[in-house]
Amino acid sequence: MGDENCVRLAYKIWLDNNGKVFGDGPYDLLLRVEQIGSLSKAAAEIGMSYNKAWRLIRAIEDRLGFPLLKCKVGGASGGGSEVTSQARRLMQQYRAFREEAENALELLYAKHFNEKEIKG
Amino acid sequence: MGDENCVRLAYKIWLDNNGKVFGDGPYDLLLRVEQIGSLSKAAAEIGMSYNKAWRLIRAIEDRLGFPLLKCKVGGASGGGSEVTSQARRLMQQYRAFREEAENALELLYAKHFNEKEIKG
DNA sequence: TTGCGTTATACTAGCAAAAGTATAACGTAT
DNA sequence: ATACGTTATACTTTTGCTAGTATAACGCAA
Repeated sequence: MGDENCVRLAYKIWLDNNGKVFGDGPYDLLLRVEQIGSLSKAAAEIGMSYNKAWRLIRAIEDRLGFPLLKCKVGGASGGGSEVTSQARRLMQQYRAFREEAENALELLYAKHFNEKEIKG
Repeated sequence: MGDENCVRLAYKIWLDNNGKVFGDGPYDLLLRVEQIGSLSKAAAEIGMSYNKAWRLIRAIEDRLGFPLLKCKVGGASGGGSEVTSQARRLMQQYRAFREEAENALELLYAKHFNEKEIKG
């Protein structure tokens, strides 16, 4: 049972191509990879297993058709991953779109539901 | 693997209160109940089992805090359901909001992704 | 009193998605 | 040669959701 009058707007927005291509989760993960230079560390930061993070990135790359990460295996540091320029471009576009979409939706929600009361 | 360059916008929008409260599915179902006067027939129309439809309505009513349907059991016709005035009000608000939201999102998507190419 | 169509609800089963476990490969430094 | 931290990937397990099945209650009509 829900709290009496706490109804609120909820939404999920993503890019899709026969499956989820890009959304808030991948955006956040890539942002961290960009800063740290390691997918496993980025995943650990947000409490995600490396395995899950890797599967996520791979699935997206398959659907997107271009690589998100340029990965190195072995070496002094063990290896690492850096975000490709294509991925950085996508991230920028997505962030801008996402922000404006959120603003627009909240505005419309207020217009239709808050100015008039939801309960009849 | 996804088709090369068929990436498109996808989204789900709903009202929420510790679980989904209202969205496109319930809206469509209630619309049919309004016309036919029977939940079981309305469900059958869209290939949904009565059981599923009933659970859907009940869950929403729990979270929403007011009844969507006024139901009669037994009688010559077996019974029937009619949509409450509160539910009708909600349906109207949701439909108007939903339409404007869709327009706004498509517009923003075009602005950020179609005018510039998605592939780097 | 039997039958019918509807609402009302519990219980069960199956299935798909999510996530964990295990393991290999790699390359530098010591 | 060994160790270490990372990427790479298969396999297994679990879990949460979905949906079907069954059954009862109800009230009118024949």
